[in-house]
Amino acid sequence: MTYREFIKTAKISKEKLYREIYRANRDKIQVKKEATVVRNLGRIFDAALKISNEKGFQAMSMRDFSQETGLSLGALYTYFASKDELLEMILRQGRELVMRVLKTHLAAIRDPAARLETAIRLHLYLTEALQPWFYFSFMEAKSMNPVAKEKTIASELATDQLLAGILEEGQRMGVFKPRDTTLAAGVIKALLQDWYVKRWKFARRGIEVDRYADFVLAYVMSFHKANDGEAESK
Amino acid sequence: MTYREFIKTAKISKEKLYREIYRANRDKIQVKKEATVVRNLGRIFDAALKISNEKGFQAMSMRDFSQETGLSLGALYTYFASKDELLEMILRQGRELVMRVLKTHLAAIRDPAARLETAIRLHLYLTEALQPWFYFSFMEAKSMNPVAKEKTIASELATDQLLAGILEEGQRMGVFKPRDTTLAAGVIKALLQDWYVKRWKFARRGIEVDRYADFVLAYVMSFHKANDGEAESK
DNA sequence: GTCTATATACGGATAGAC
DNA sequence: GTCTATCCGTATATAGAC
Repeated sequence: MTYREFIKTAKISKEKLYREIYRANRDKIQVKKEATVVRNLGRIFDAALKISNEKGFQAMSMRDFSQETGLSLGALYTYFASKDELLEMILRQGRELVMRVLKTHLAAIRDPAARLETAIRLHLYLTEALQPWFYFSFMEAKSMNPVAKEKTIASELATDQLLAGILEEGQRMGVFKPRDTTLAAGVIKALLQDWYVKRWKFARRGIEVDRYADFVLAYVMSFHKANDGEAESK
Repeated sequence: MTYREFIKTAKISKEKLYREIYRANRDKIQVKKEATVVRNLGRIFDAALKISNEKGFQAMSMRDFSQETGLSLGALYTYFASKDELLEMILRQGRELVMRVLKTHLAAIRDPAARLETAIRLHLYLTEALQPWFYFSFMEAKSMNPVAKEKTIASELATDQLLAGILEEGQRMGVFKPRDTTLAAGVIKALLQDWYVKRWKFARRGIEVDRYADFVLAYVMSFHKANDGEAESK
């Protein structure tokens, strides 16, 4: 799988996404014309992620936000009841999309090495496609209310456990060497996170997501794969 | 080297540190009795890092801050002219300490494998000792003014280059396998950062810094070391 | 649906008493 | 040196016109 192929198959259509959000939040959104909601939700999410990723969600004033979206303060408050509710809408939207894509793509694969490769590529491609959201979720975790924070932490630990599970299975089957799976899963997670947290660094150096994915895979496999081919860890 | 040994030799004494800060900022600090300044700077730095690491520097109100330090608003403003100046004092203090320790310890070592090991251990031990500062510097980068941000980015890139330099030297000497040094340095950096960014995760799992250091070293060496001992990558 | 105008609270920072 | 009281700007959120 390459990034291009991923994008084609995953079909992360923004419009479909906003339509779903609208339907899930009919009660909270006062505006009733679906076409209007979909258009404005797009502006709202884009602006919130843009400004927040520059200076932080809570440093983003509603006046900044109003200007960036092109909507007045009054109009904005017909889409959410408070800044905190906006935060939760953004977080939930991303979380659910990520869960869905990960589950769909991993379900069919049984071979541990292939599962590990798919999990790593998938995560990198997903964060590439949704970089602003992942960065946002990562950076804003500490200013979240307890419930939102809990969910973000749970999602972090779930990724670790998914990876650790694949490693354990591989060790049982003898395709991976015996290694501490908890620490090893943490290492992989750190490398995956680096891709969206340090995007500016990779961009500056002209490194594309496929090249990074190949490198991380070689690195990880050289540590785990039972010796049937040093040649592969290029 | 272990963490205990590092702590003994590095002698990062808080009191000495605050005394230095006072001397470097005589012009900005209105209070003149050195003993008073040293005591209060201690409270100020501890409180600022504590609150900021819980909810962010700019979410920390001066009233929160006053309560945590036990000093009144008026008193606080005799130690710095503005919240932004406080931010810069904190950043500078840490930066200079880190630079000094890194240079001192690495200067004498020539062998690339030993240099790599020392750089990795040193960085981990340093971030362990100064975890609140590193976390602060990492998380607040985006809300810094342009000058402070520039310095933080430069320091990030300097670490990458230090590591890349060691890897290149090792490859020239034939002790490391040929690998992309820029990407590999980035990987190591990501693993070092994970230690202080995700402290809560490691603490929850009862993983100590020495164990993490051993693991990272094994991981990194298994990728780089020319084949004279698969046995070492335990 | 969207706007402008405004209520109300809280932010950083300073003046001046002790 | 440190305090309390206060200035003044800006924050979120809402009311009510169009």
